[in-house]
Amino acid sequence: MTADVSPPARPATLEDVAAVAGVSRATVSRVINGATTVDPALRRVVEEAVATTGYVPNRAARSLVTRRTDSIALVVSERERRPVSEPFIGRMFSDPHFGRVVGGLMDVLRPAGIQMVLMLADDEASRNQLLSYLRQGHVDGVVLISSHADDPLPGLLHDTRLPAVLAGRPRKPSPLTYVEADQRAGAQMAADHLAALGRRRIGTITGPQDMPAGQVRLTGFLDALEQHGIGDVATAEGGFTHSGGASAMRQLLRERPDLDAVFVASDLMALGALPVLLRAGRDVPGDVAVVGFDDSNAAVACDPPLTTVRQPVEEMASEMARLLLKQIGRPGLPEPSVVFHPTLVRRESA
Amino acid sequence: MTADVSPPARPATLEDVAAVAGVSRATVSRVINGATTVDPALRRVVEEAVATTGYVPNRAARSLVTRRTDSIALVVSERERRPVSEPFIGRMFSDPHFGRVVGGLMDVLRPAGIQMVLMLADDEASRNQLLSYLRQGHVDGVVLISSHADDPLPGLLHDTRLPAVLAGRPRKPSPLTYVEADQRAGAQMAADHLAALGRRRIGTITGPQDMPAGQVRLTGFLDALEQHGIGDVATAEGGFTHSGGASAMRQLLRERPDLDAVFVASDLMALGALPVLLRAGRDVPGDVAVVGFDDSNAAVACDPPLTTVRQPVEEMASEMARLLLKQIGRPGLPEPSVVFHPTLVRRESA
DNA sequence: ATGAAAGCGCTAACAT
DNA sequence: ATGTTAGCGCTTTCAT
Repeated sequence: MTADVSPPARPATLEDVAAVAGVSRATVSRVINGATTVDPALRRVVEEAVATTGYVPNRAARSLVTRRTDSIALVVSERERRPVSEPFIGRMFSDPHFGRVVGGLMDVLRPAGIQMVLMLADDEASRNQLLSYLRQGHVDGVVLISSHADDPLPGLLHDTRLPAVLAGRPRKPSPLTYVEADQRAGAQMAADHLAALGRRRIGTITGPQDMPAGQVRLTGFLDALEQHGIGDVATAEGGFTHSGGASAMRQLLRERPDLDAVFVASDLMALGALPVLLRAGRDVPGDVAVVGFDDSNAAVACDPPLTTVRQPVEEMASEMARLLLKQIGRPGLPEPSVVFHPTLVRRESA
Repeated sequence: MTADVSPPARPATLEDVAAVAGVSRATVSRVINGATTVDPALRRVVEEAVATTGYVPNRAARSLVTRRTDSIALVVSERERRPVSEPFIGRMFSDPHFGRVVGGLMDVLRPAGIQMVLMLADDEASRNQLLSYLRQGHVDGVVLISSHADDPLPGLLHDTRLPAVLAGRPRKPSPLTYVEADQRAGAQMAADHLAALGRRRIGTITGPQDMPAGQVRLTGFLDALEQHGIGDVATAEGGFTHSGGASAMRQLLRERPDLDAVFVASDLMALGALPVLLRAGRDVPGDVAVVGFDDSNAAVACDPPLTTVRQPVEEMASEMARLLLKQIGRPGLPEPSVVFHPTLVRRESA
């Protein structure tokens, strides 16, 4: 494809291009950066020189002077892993949800030529390391995915004055822009649907109660059920994991064998709960109706396919990226947060 | 925590630290970089100055002169998504396997102070963009996770002369270092186990046959079975996805209703297959024995818990990071590849 | 519209 | 052991 007449031991620099094109470095720089004040003829010459030299700008040099990096950090903030013995788990990373977020971000970052640096904050030390990294301006902005409600990071992040967007509204009100789905409304949809189905002996498998999504989906569900006159709801915590969903389901079945419906606060947990139900001889949705949350692809793969509350995760992530880019474009002007509305996707499980 | 007597409009530079410490820039630089040729007394003075100024090195400036970036790229290479209409899916990203790899890499990269830049190559254009990015030396090395056998990236990567480590042996022999689990041996373990159980009417759900892992797990399994005198094996492709596993299972059941064992080439697919089996009235392992592959946490969450071929994914990823760091340390000397040996983890499904 | 020149913050000879 | 100095490759005034 490319003629390799002379193996370029040293990558071409602006200087090289300028020499080939017979212009000054400044002119080449202008062409590279799309300045309008360049003679069309010269521009063509420069462009050719760029092509023949195979020139690609050196980011470090550029960044040094522009103080921009064309990269953002994707910060995953997790609660400290309890036993040090335990190998790295990264609940977040192994959750398919994470992949959807990455995908949604990439969709807008890539066309913009912005790189994504993956960073993890899971204890005091890593948080400090992260902050000093951010403060030094190694990235232009940050997207924060936080897994726990009392995460100090949003506050600390705000102090850095760096453009930032949060996935989900932080518990402590914060001036930072966030993007979230209306969790409460979603939980309410699940409750309304179950009630409309005539189910009354209802249980729910919740997420961790130290996570906002875990809390709100539970309270939203209970409140909505109460409005339907249903009060005695069995709950079990499933930790937003697959196996947690399974054991929570077992617990629920033990406590309320007469259950006729269960709202599972994430599809991943529902994936764990469903087989438990089936193995316990319950027909779904005949005996027990099941509603999930997320509309992940697990929902379609389930047998029976899961009725679930859909969060447009990819679109939300893309929106985060867009908001971040905007903020980077005009610093100091925080973008308003945006709330997405979930929808109920009816499949076969309820 | 930190006294903000004077809001540092401009981050501290080496120069500032030097001024405070009353030494030259060079000395500060030496302290920062841990040179041994610094008077202990001066070192202390400098360290204090660093603390009071809140100095953090500017990577762009450093990188400009050292030509190192202290970052590596994690390149995810996927086959082009067929329909343009389809929203970004990123099979790789939503596969929990990906998260385990990220975790394993982080475990060694983070202590080393190396950042991880996430990059995606899923078509010609993005591949070119990626390559020019790499060629310009924006990262010190790359870890490549490739999802398809005929990926041109290993070759292209080698041309860049950049230190690189592949996840899995590439189909075309390549001088690049790779880390993999012995897929064939793993498949053989599954076959031996099933045969030892006395199962004879065997089926297998395979990964995509354009992926090395998909191919080798199939051929390894068939070959091993043949050695046990079992030849007529029903196969169905499950695409390494959850839902693919479910439909492949349905297909298998249709073709071979008398099946008494199935080897599923990934736990994720087994997760999809299991409920199909149960719903079809088969007891596992009573009627049908099931063996998975990976030993992901899905395997434990399954009901019944999955007997599966364990790949130490996290450790393998950590090893990749270590090998990459070594190569970056002494360029030109490729590290030997390493092959991990899988083990059979017996649980209840077979 | 184009060029000359000054630096961005750092490291690495080199000199002392 | 420490300081001096010359760049790394780029953008950006400021002249022209």
